[in-house]
Amino acid sequence: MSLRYAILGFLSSTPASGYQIGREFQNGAGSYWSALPSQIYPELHELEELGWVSGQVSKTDRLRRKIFRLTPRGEEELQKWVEADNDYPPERDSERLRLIFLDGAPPDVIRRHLAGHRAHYDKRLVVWRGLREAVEKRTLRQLVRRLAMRPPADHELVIRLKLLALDGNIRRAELEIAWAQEALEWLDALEADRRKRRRAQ
Amino acid sequence: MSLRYAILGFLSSTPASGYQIGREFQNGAGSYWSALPSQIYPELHELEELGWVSGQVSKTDRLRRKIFRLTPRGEEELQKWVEADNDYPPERDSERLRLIFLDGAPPDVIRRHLAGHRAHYDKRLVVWRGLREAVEKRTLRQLVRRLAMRPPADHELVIRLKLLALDGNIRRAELEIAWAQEALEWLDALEADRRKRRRAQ
DNA sequence: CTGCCCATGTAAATCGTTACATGATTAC
DNA sequence: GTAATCATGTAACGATTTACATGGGCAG
Repeated sequence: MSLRYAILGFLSSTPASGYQIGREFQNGAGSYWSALPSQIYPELHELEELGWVSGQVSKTDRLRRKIFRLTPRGEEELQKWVEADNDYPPERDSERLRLIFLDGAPPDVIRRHLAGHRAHYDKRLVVWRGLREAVEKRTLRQLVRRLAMRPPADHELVIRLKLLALDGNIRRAELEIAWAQEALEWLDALEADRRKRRRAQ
Repeated sequence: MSLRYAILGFLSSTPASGYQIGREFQNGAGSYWSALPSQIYPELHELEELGWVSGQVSKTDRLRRKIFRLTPRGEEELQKWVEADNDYPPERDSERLRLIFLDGAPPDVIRRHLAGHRAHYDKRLVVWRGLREAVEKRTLRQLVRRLAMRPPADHELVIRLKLLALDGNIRRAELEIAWAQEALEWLDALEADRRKRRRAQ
């Protein structure tokens, strides 16, 4: 169900076409939910049938884009969902799974995995930090649009919550990087020790 | 595809029935992958058809349990998967999604969400810490069985990798708790400040 | 006029959850 | 005997990914 509300959330800052939503929901982009166009277009149609969004093909535009916007009903439903208790997803971590079963593999393979882990979160970190800066400088498009449709008294909270969420993700990424780094160092020490012992025999 | 290998991994420490696998894969249990019996039983049958596991109904047992064990082929396939590069899943975080759209909600609702976040990871933390202790004391069943089928020279690595994975999860949980805690304190300060300003007017 | 990005979709397959069914064993 | 737990499944639904299809606009 979250995709539905991720779309509503996006549209609560600005009207947009399915294509624009698709770009934002591409993995690596700034949003907290990812989905492919093949999932987004049908969902938009369902939302339209529900009357939670309304779409109209722009006439001024040569590109036959269909721009969707939240209806009052959609806004209500979004708010209801947002305030509801969260269901945390079950644990599913394929990298951890690999790691604990790598106990029969050569150290270089373990090293490759840890380095890959670090590299993955290095990339994520760059994205999150970039977004954080864009929020602080008020250059993030989504944020600017959201602020524009709200009373100035709310601006601080809007920004603070965005920063809070981003900081959480930044700290997660930093943690994973530090963890992998320490693990790599431990692995190096372990191997040095083993080489020493082999020589000592 | 990961479920398949999570099952193979489990069976690489000890033969087991679908029911036993089901208990371990219950969320909250110690494994890094969760799944329900309705997914596990069919997967075991597919694995049997592939010849990666072989199951036989125990005759000494009054309960008609079917015990599965890895075949050599299954061991090979597991090792291949374990060593392969990991595909990290796309970002999907419904709690973050809620948080950034909570900017129109009353502070108490935000507080409830942050407290819920902390509570969730408090629970996870207890589980991970418990498992860590059980690994250190060598009382964890899965671990004992895995060690039993390996040369003593490998024991340290087996244990270290388990601890490494658990420490990662413990640190994740601690991070989420600290993050939520700090956010709650910030929220308290914000509200105190607002009350003060309102009085000052 | 060719290749790239914009733009919108459908169909099939895979993965995961929810709901339902059934029977045997064990503890009270 | 009856409730809880053991044990194994099937069917339907929902969510996600992969593959495929189509056509317009724009830059070189």
